[in-house]
Amino acid sequence: MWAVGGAGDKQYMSQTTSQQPRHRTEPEPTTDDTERPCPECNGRTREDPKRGEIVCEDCSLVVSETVLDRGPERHDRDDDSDRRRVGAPTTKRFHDEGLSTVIGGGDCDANGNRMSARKQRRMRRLRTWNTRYVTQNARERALQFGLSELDRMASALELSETIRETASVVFRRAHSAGVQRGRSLEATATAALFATVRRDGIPLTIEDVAATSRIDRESFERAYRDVVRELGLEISPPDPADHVPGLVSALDGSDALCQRALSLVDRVKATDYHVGKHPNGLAAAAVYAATLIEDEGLTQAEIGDEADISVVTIRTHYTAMLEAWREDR
DNA sequence: AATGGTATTTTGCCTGA
DNA sequence: TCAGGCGAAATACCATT
Repeated sequence: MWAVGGAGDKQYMSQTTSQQPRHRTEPEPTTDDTERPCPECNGRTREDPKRGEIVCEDCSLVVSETVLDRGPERHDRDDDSDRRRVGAPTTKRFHDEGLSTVIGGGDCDANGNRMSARKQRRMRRLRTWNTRYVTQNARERALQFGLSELDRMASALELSETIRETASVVFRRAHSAGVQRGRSLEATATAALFATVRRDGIPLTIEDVAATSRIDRESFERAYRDVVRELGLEISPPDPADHVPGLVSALDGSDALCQRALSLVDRVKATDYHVGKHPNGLAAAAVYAATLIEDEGLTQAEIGDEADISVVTIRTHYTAMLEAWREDR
């Protein structure tokens, strides 16, 4: 499958990029800008270090407002007294912001002397292991980040420990299958969580989960589809019955009411009436039909409010429930 | 006040270019 | 990826009990 080849690609990529030079050997002199003549009067320009501007000496035109030297500071100084800020500029392009150690290539030592064959072999081995360590670390960090994100969302949604465990496994599998390539880890983590939630029949909607995630809905749904497809998860469509117990308890309904509503949902499901309908709406309709049968006196509006469903929806569905009930007797 | 009926609008999903 | 078609749901309004 392409995902496996993809994972190989990634490793290859990391190896090649890490061999690119991470810092400039020759810092660009910052005096370049100051020696450019003024575009207005062609006069001499001068750098004002206090204000961080380049101004024209003749007409005082501010030629450039930002003088940012991103090169290593030490090269600009005559003395080497202050080395605190020496280092390559950081970048977000690499997982470690470009701060990891890279063992350079070549057969010479730091002084430019040729190394012995024995030493060259040792250096090659070191390079290999260093690369392995760095890439391995990157994977681990990504995983850790995703897992902590997963945990945060699970807490916000008050999900059980078992769900979190399962979601973590799903996330790890998705991650190693390469599903996350090209998208954010949050998306994969959210997708893994939602897939687990769905599979266990927990009545949470995409909105519920998306609300706790930092990512937008579109990439969430995309990631979700890919996770399900890549991992071959078998996810049954949302079941109205899953929504019933929570709804009944939120309305302070009796056990009998809950049982009645569940059996109504069951009957209706047998006729495929529920296909393509809001599971929540059907659950609400079932509860309403159940109150009529059990005489519990809940109104359409009460149930609708609690289920986040309009009364019209309840009306359109509950007759089907009652019919199923009549046939049952 | 709760419910039922209905016309209209909104919304979400699917499909084909 | 986008427009457009389509069914479902919401919204609005009125009638009935």
